[in-house]
Amino acid sequence: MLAYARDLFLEQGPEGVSMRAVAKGTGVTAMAIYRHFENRRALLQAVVDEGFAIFMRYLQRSLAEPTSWERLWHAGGQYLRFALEHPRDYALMFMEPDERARRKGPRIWRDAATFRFLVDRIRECCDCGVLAPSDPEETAATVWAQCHGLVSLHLAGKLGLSEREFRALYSRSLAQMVAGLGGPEAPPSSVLLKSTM
Amino acid sequence: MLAYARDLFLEQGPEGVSMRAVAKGTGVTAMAIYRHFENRRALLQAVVDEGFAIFMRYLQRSLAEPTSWERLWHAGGQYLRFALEHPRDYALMFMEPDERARRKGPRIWRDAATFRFLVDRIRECCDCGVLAPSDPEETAATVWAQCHGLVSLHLAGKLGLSEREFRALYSRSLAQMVAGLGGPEAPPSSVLLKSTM
DNA sequence: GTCTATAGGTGGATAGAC
DNA sequence: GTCTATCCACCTATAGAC
Repeated sequence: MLAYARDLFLEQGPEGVSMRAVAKGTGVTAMAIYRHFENRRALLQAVVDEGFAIFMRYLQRSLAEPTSWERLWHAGGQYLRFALEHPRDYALMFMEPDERARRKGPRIWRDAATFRFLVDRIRECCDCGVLAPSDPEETAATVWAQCHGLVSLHLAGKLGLSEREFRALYSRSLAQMVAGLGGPEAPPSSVLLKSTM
Repeated sequence: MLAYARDLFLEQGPEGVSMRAVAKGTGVTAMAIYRHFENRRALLQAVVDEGFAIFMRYLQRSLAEPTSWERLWHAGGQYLRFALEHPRDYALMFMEPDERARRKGPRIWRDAATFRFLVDRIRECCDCGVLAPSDPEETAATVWAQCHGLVSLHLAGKLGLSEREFRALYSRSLAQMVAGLGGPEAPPSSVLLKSTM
């Protein structure tokens, strides 16, 4: 059921995931689904949870990089890559106002594994002097906002750029931002301009 | 009709704007609405158009500022102000994937009056040396993305911050960004830290 | 311009039998 | 666990009277 719900979601977006459609695709009636998921929202939540698992795997590949700075930069690239390769997941995960935040309190996002990952990358950059000392959580929020702002405007079609143009903007824009965060040991421009995005 | 549709929207969001609800509230039948709006989408588009008009008025107040730099900074503050005072409008205007972009081509957003306003503010800052020379459209996109990223994550409850905390983050974050864009004549920190946000 | 009447379609959800 | 039957709310559309 969940697998088919995800197929539907990837093809048609959240609206495509209706109880009736999932029922038809899995050969049962719509009511049968309610034995496994409390309601449609719970079903969609299960779909989005898989998205987060995939996202986390993207981020973790950055740990293979040799320096703290390259790990941070690579993570930025992986963020973009996930968004472009899983735009439907991205939209549902980050662009939808979620009610969970209101039910489970304001900490769920800052406690999320994916956000902690970014905080850790920032922190280790501050520790070794490649970024100026700062509150890692605040800096992480700033960096996340920049990535998310670019990506979400692009995915919503509001920048009017081709994927190629957008990748260039994303790369330059992020480089500009971290330049503003730079510490005594500014990140090497060779890495910044490496077009791995 | 449009006025009541807007009331409904502001109270309950886009889902609250149903033909039946608007009909009941205006004392007519649902069918009557189709005389004035082709369908529900057109009605919602009219609602969102009013949002853009309001937004433009917010931005234009920045023109009263004396210097190009202060006009840009003030516009950033007005962006935040609009978002916090009209969160429903903001969400529908900027956080929703819109189909108009796909129908009307990739230029509609870059040609929009509100985006041109930002480009003009950037351009005059570059002209008088308070920002480093750059492609004003690209820099505008970068700045917009930062503002939008922060605002949309906050409105979606993903930062877990109170409004007070968020205003502080927004202000610092934006100051940091423009510091990275700084030209020979860097913006005075006194203006940057002025907590008009 | 608006009404009534009527239709066909989508969707979520409940109750109760098996 | 799954079924049928049933109800609800919604959007869209047509036709014709006032």
